[in-house]
Amino acid sequence: MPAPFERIAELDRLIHEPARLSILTALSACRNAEFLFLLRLTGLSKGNLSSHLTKLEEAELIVIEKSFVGKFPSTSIKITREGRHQIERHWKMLEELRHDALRWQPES
Amino acid sequence: MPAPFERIAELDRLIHEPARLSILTALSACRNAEFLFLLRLTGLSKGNLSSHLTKLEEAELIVIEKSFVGKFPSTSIKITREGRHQIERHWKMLEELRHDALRWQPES
DNA sequence: TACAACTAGTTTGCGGTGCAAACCCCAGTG
DNA sequence: CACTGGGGTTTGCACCGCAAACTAGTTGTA
Repeated sequence: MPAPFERIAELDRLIHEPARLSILTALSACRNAEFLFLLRLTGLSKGNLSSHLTKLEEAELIVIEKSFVGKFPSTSIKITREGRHQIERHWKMLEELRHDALRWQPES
Repeated sequence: MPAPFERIAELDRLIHEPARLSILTALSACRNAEFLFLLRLTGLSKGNLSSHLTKLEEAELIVIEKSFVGKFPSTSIKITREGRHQIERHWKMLEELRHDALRWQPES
């Protein structure tokens, strides 16, 4: 059995990055959220949220849909099946790695 | 109670970064390790490991001690009390945030 | 009508970061 | 001497996250 530390170092930074970890985790709890709602939930700045969303969309972890509600634009964000799968997997991996690290012994 | 997502977005990147999370977690299991040992444990490249160690030393999370064993240089790395405290805290926070996120409900 | 202020975002500029490749110093070998 | 290998460090660069500036449409208000 390889040491868990190597696997920690290989964690996917696209998902691991705090801002995106926050966004994906929130979306996985909400299914579908509006830009302004996510803004409040994550505490990110508008510009920041916007650029992280663009990155997540390029990776096909979320889908962004722009529309108008009354006269104002409204951006609705959904997590994709793949996105849901990956964020879930990431959290489980963290849990597992932590667990393995606690039980790890040199020379084992 | 504030939503946990904001706190996820605020995670300290000095520690959260995969390579350093790996190094600190390994050191917290070993107390004290040599450069080459850490190199194997984490799977990082030499240059990479070296620069991350420098950053961790600047933050006073580890102490680096260079010496010679026989005729060869040997770099021994120890985690500081503060370092141990912070990595422990980080893992616990991740666990807690994950827990809170799973139980979070809109409008609660 | 002119214009300030607001909503809902996007784009830009830039300092900071992580990575691999190149480099350094010393010891041993042919 | 030239060359190889051990043990790291430094450099170069592409990428990244952030805040500030900007866009586009809307609502006062004078």
